[in-house]
Amino acid sequence: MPELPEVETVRRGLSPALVGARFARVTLNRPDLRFPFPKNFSRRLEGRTVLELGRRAKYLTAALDSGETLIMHLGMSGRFDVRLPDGVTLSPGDFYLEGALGNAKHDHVVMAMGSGATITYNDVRRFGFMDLVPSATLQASKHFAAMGIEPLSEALDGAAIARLFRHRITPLKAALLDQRLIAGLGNIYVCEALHRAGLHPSLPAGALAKPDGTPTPKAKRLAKEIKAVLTEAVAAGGSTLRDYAQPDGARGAFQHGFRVYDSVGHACTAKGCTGRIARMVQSGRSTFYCEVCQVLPG
DNA sequence: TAACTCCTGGGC
DNA sequence: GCCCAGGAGTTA
Repeated sequence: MPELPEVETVRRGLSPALVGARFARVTLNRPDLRFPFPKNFSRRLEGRTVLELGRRAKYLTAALDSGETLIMHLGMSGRFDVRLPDGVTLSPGDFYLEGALGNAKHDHVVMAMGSGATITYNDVRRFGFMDLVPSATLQASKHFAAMGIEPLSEALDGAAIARLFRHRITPLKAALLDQRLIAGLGNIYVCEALHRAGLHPSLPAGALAKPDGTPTPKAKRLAKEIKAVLTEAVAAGGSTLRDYAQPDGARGAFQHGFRVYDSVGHACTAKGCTGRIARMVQSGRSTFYCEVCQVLPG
């Protein structure tokens, strides 16, 4: 699950090969990923030039000169490889290498660009998907219409958290994972942000709003820590998990910045805290937190 | 809110 | 063989 920082890293890595380039030949090695490819997918791409490569939450958007936008979601294990004409292979934002890196079995889409570069989409678990929608109505498309605010934008602050979470009794962690409220966070960065903010993952989300709807100090703190952890992770090129030591310099480094994720038993790094990192399960997913400095009030 | 679903593979 | 995995939709 590439989260926002990983997708942003992929966007930056893919841009040089994609923006301004023309799709010469698009080959699909199977009829679907998570969903079937759009009708006439290859034909609608071939001959088209990419005007710009953007990102919304965990989605990549490639605006084409045909008036359509190619939407790409990496799911849990999607990745791109770029092979340049001189034979050099790059892995823009290589965040999830598994054992299958370079295993052509999972090369599902091969895009030969007019420049001579080849962009390959590889996705072991096939939870990713691609779609083509009219650029003019991109924001109204089914993927984006109900999507929440962008966490690195000015839209996210304590007041926004109070407004979005008010009256909600759902656990804070679940609220932060709800892409209809804030879009782009996933399991790792939610755990990290909650730890940094000193908030228990099970705290009812509505506790961050005062009765009059204004933000509590903790709401402001949480907004600040979400931005901080995402900004640091983007700067580090995202996180690379299950790294099988490939000869490739394009991997992220923020996994070294984790304070709680996948760190059960480690000493808490919060200032003055003597706790250890624990794991609990919330709606079927692992939550990592410090039992000492992330306490439930009362 | 929780369980279950899609899918493959690593680790124990 | 079982549990786990950075996502997210659907269903009870």
